[in-house]
Amino acid sequence: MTHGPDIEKKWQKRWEEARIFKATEDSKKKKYYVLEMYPYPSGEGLHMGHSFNYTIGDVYSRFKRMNGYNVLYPMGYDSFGLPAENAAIGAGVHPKNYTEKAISNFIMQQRSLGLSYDWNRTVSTHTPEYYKWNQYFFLKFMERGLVYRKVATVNWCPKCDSVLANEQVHNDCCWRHKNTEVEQKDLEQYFIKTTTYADELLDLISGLGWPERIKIMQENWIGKSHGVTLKFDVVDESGTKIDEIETFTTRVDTVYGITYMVLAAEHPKVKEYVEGTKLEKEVMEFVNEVKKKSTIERTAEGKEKNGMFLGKYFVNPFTGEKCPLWVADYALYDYGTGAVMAVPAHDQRDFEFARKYQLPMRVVISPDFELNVERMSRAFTTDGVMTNSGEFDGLPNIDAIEKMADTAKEKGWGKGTISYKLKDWLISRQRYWGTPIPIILCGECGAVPVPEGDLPVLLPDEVEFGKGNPLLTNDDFVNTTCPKCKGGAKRETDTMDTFFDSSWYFLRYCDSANDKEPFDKNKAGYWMNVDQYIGGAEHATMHLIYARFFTKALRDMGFVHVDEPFTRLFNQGMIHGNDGHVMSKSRGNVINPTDTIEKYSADALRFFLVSIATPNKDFSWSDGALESCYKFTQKVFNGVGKIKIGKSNKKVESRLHKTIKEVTDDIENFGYNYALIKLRSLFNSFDEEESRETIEAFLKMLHPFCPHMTEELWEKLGNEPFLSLTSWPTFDESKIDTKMEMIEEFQKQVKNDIRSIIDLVGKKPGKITAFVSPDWKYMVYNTALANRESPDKIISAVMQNEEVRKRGKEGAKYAQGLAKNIARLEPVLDKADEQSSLNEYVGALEDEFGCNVEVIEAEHSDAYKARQAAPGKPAILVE
RNA sequence: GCAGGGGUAGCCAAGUGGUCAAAGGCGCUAGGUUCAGGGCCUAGUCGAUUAGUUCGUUCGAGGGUUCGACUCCCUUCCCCUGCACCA
Repeated sequence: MTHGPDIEKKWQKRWEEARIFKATEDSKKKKYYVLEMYPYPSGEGLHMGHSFNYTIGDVYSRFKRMNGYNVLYPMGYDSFGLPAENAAIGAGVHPKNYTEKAISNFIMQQRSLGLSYDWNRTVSTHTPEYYKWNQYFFLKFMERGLVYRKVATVNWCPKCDSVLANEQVHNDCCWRHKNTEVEQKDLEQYFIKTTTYADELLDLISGLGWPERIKIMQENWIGKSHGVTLKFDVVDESGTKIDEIETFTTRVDTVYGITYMVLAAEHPKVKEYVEGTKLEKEVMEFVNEVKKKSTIERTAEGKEKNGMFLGKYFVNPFTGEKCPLWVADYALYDYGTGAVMAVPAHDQRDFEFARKYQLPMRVVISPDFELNVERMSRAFTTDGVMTNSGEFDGLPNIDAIEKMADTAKEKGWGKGTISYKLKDWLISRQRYWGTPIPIILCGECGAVPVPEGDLPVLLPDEVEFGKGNPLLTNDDFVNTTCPKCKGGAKRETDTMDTFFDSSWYFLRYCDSANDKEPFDKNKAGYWMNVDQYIGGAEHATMHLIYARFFTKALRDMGFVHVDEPFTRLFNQGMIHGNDGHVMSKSRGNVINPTDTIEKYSADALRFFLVSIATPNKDFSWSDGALESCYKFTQKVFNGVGKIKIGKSNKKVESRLHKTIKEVTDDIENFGYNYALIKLRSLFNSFDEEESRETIEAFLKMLHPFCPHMTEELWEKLGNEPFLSLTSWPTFDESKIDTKMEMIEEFQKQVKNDIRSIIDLVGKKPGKITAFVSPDWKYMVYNTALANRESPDKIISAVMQNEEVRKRGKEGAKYAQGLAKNIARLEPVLDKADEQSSLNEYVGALEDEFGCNVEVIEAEHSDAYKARQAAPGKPAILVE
């Protein structure tokens, strides 16, 4: 009999019919929320990475459930997004059909993996029932002042007459029109003020039970830096003050080295300063040129830096010096103030720029060698001593930072500032397949929020694809009346970034059928936080930052009471193909999970996925290893029925309890591979007869990994379903018999020794004699063990003993040998145990080697061989 | 460039100061199996040596700390991932 998809389907059906994984709030039970990152349901179907992800989560959920937790383990679909829209353009399928077909395909495939989801809580973000609440939250954020509208640049393809996502831009050209250059176009768009929570987002990272590297990535992403904002007077050629400008710097210590300043191309002052001057045309051309370039092109490190003089100057308040003002492509408008005080001697970028345009340099921080401005080949960016810096000369620059910041404050030249790399979240997408932004654009009243009662703003089905933004092609959608003045108005046709959807889906799972509110606060109160979140590292920054932001914003609005959404995060590794490369369609090394399930079984696939390596590490697909997992599952499936139910011997019982103890820990810590090694070994140690308790405990432990076959076997043993609902076995420390294990190990060792001697001799044995070590050697051995820490004392300690002294050289020699290898000494059985376990084993040895076997105490033998006997290592004579 | 992770026997992969010549799997070798054809069981699988022993050499490379390192420190090479001119 083989275990395969038929049996698996049977159990999937029965689980479903009995609704055994339905989660219900129950204040009397401890809850546990296990969540996997929900998938984008692509037409390609489930890939191996998904299967891996869900297997990890399902094992954990089943484990927690069996351990008495009230487990919430839901699944849903991130079903808005670009691929569906591309399919509409390419294959002429409506995104809705494409998506819904893909979802049902996903569900089918996920069911075949045997995942224990509560399917009643499923969400699909493209349904009005879901996205209505996106719109609702958008309005709530607006009320709180967390939304603003601002002009921002987008990628624009003139042929498509449409906005492109970054990944649709290939070599600065449109992905569909390879010869059409992408333009940069300015549009009014919506931003969410994620930066409001920048500090909290940063501060709470330390308390998260997340992988260290993800935490570090988040810290870097938020990129908090302390610095000083300095104010400079802007002057014209003649030195007359015409304006003021601010810059942010983390290196005030270098202000005496400022020789010029650069503004970002987007900085509004650029235009202001050149307007009406002879530089205007040239500078504005340059600015437009810069803006036209894609962000990637502009920001790639190592790119040559370009800039132009603006015809204006500024005065350095520290030195009173007048320096030129430039515009440059390497200045970023959205970091700091969009203006950079340039210190070419001490900043690599400024250095390159200054060399190119022959701008002056001044060394103001000195290393312990002489720096020659003329000969410097790169900026000096490490620490040193202040020089050429007036009153600050001689200070270590580290100390000067604080002093100079204080001076700037006192004199009113600047103030301490904190700057972040984290930017506000641009959520507008000029796309069809997303949540319509609930705004009405009125000529009179401007951007007016749709009244809450009018939600949802439904995404219309009737649109045309391939002609710009599809939403613009539906007049009924676009034309509306202004909620304020009741005059004619147009709907916002931008839709939301799909990260908006995924920022709170875990809350919706808590109460997914609610049509009155996004979720019931009490239900969310019961289930939140997500105790264990599981997914790939690719979402380290975006998704996980947005979801954290959402949680904090919703907390402040009273929707939830938790600060953080995900208490613990587990990152699975990536699966590589047979060829060692990451499994991907373009590599052509993809293995399809559904095929594998059909050929082997879901249980075998699950077993394989989590047994090959620790699940947080990358691993390579291996047909051989999969085969071996399959064989083991079959062996269990067929083997359990053959075991006679009766009594387990003490040995197996001891192993069982030890295994329960260890496997419980292993699963808790995601050491699934260890757990499976131990379960394999436990099963292999089973005899022809075992107790019901032993077999059932084994099945229970295997169950999270191979849920179907264990259910089947459970039933075959005469139990009522469901194994899934039984409780996890507990271990009894008193039944773990380490001596028994030592005996087992000892017997095995003796057998091996006999075998290798026979091999060496190369003849059939006529008689085998085992000599048990004499008493005095045990004594010496234990003395040596007791003196592990000070091996040099062993000999003298041993020689105190009369018995040993009597042996003379032989005793000392033995002790010396032990002292030399002190590190390798292990505790051994005492003589009586050794002897009795050997006697017990004689029968088995005689069977194995087909000859008479005798056990003798070395003391009682004159055989030369007997002198070799040592504790744990009886001398063996083969005749 | 910065940040993080990694380099372990033929392969995949455990192992973070002694119990390690290094779990487990695959592959390979030998033996067994009324076993017909990528089945099952047992054993072996760094080298040398040997009646079960012992010795030598191994965990990218080179140094160091330590009585003792795959494990800690430094240098160096290679691979992967993320960020990418953040002032």
